[in-house]
Amino acid sequence: MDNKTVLIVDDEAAIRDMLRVALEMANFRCIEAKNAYEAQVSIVDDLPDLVLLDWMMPEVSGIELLRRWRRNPDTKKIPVIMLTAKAEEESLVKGLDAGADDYISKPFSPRELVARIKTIFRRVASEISDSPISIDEMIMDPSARSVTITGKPVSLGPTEYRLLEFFLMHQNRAFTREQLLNNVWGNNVYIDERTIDVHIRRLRKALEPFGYENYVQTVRGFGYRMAVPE
Amino acid sequence: MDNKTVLIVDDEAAIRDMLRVALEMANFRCIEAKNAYEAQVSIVDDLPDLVLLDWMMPEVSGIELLRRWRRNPDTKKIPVIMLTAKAEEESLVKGLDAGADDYISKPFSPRELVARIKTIFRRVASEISDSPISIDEMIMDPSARSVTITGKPVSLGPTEYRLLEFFLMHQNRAFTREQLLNNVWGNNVYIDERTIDVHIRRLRKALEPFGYENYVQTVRGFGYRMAVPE
DNA sequence: AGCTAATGTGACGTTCACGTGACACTATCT
DNA sequence: AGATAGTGTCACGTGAACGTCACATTAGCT
Repeated sequence: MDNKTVLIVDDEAAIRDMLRVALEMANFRCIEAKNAYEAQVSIVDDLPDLVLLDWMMPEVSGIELLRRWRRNPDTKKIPVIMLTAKAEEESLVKGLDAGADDYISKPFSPRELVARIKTIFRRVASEISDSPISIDEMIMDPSARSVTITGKPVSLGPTEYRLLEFFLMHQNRAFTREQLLNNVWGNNVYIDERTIDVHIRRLRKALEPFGYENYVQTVRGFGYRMAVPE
Repeated sequence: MDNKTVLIVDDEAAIRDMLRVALEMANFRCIEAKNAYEAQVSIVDDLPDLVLLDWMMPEVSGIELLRRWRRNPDTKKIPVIMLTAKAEEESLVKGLDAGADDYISKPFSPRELVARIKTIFRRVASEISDSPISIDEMIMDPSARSVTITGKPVSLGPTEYRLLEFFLMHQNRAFTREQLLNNVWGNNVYIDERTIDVHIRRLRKALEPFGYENYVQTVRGFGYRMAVPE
């Protein structure tokens, strides 16, 4: 990955080292910060392209840092991946709501880490450039507002289109119904969350004839996710 | 210079102001963008006739933007003039390689700037605007302001003609009514967006007798698109 | 296996976006 | 000046899209 800088924020040197090795293998440039203060300095001075942020830190917690960054226009758009221990799963929700783009739980697989980082970079790039997004044989071309599979057009209503667009921009990440409501419908919406199920159904139905059957997955007790192979 | 729109991309407000003054003196219409994001939005929404692009910008650099534009058919042909500081002369080569049409170094002479812009417009005008566009059996000859299908002339009002011309220049791209208003009618227009529907209707009606029935497509909840087979 | 909560699914009434023709007003031409 | 073509707005009709509900099905538990 050319020219991308990743800021690693974690108080344990061992973890930082592991992350740095994995990232440098994948050709990312790394900066490290061992506490909130260093992180704050680095994010304004170095403007990294992405931040790996440990959740549990002494003094100032990760979520506090994250909130602060999201409030500042200069750092608002920098993607943040949270590092959490298995046991902290409940704080995940808070983290995602605070604006984290993804999370990795420790212990992590280096390969997975790099894959997720790349996904996020792809997403960020495509948010700006509205270049076509493709998975397998499906191509979504935002500028044409069209979706095709093996060249054949997929018929989607406006809502299904936006839903699919959102899923494609955040592949392999699960969303609660509330999050979907906020991001696909718009923030001031008063509809029944179960309505989402129906639109999920309609989206699945539209993709089904093309053999895209297990892409929109339900995450029981949580929400939905768009899974894409490897 | 009548009707030409110039997009100014620079993060410094002072520079933008100077450029705007110079350009408006010469009767260009100006749009401004203070970062890569705004520039990207503007170039797809407003489709300016020319871009003045600052080289040194935080986040996404000018060269990155330029490369992206050159890859997209819709923006590929929009001429770009780079703004560079004296000290950055070496990056000139890269910029010209990436597809910049010209460059101006800061501090610039307003007179020189306008002169170069006019030169580029003259060149582009002779290169592009007169060459006939054809899809299937339809031929639009801009220099003659005529459209024929299998040799037979198509009767179009001025507005329908401009609408068709715009669609032909951006095939397979969907536009909102607002975008059509900005690009076909002109930017300072106060008419009802639904009026566009009527003109779409008139355009369709004019093409229909020739068997061109599904070319002007409606994109529900969004706008319209001119689709051309493969 | 049986139970329960969560999700899948088809149907239905309503709303809303778009298509379409008519009409009045304006600009342009003879 | 009168005629004609072009344009913007409106009113009405139609079909698509949406949200909700009722009921079927499934997953995950004990």
